[in-house]
Amino acid sequence: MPELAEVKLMTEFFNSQTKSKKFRAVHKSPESKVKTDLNLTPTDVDGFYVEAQSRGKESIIILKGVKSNEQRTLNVTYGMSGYWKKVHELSKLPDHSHLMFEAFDGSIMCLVDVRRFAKWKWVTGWSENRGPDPVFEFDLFVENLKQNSHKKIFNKPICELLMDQKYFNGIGNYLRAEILDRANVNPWTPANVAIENGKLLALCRIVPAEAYKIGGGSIKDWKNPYGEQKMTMKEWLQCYGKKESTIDKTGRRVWFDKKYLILNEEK
DNA sequence: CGTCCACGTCTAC
DNA sequence: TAGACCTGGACGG
Repeated sequence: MPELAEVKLMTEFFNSQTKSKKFRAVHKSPESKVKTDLNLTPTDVDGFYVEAQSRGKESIIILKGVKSNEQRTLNVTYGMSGYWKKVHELSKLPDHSHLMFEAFDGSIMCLVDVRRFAKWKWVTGWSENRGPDPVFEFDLFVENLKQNSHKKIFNKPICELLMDQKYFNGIGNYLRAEILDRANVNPWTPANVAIENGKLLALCRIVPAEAYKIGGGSIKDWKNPYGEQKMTMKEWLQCYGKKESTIDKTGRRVWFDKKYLILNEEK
């Protein structure tokens, strides 16, 4: 579920709920199969502070010892259904909470994830197999494409490459549909040709930024920290779930305008 | 009841 | 390029 906009919103929500708060431990649910050793938090007796950042569909949470200089970084991805929720006590732990940050005041930040596709691990930096953030690192994002566009993988249709997190970190199924639709680009145009279209690249920044602005998609049970949404995601979407669709080579459904139907049949 | 579908990766023939 | 990993909501009989 969460794409660039939702991951960004979630890290902001995480920070708003944890700023200046002291944490004592991190736990996982018994059902979770993630093997990461969560005892490796800073060892301060006074606990640690936390701060989240996002880059595309990936987030990191930095844990800093309250008095020491100890620091550790946890990388968190959200799969299809992960989101953060804060509760005031253990007895209020939501169903499907799988990663829990326990504060000294008894409150808990929970990674709620019905499908359990979310993952976490200790890291020293952002994943190397993911590119720059198209919204918050736009120039690096463009540079990364230009430097790699000679590669064979750029012969693939743009609709397939748009889902490749090495080049389009944060773009998922609804964003690719909206970007291609607004760019007026045939989804089966070879990627190296399509990215010559400056409009397409500009939309890789504009479209997720808009999704962010309206408060992101409908994550079940997750409330946008910016309060009442002026527009729902359903109203905002122009293509995804509304126009034509077919299954792409990776098994995902691609949404596109009917004017590309014929060309799609020929491929 | 059953079958299909979902805003995402992973790894194994 | 299948499947595997998961739960639950929508919808059909």
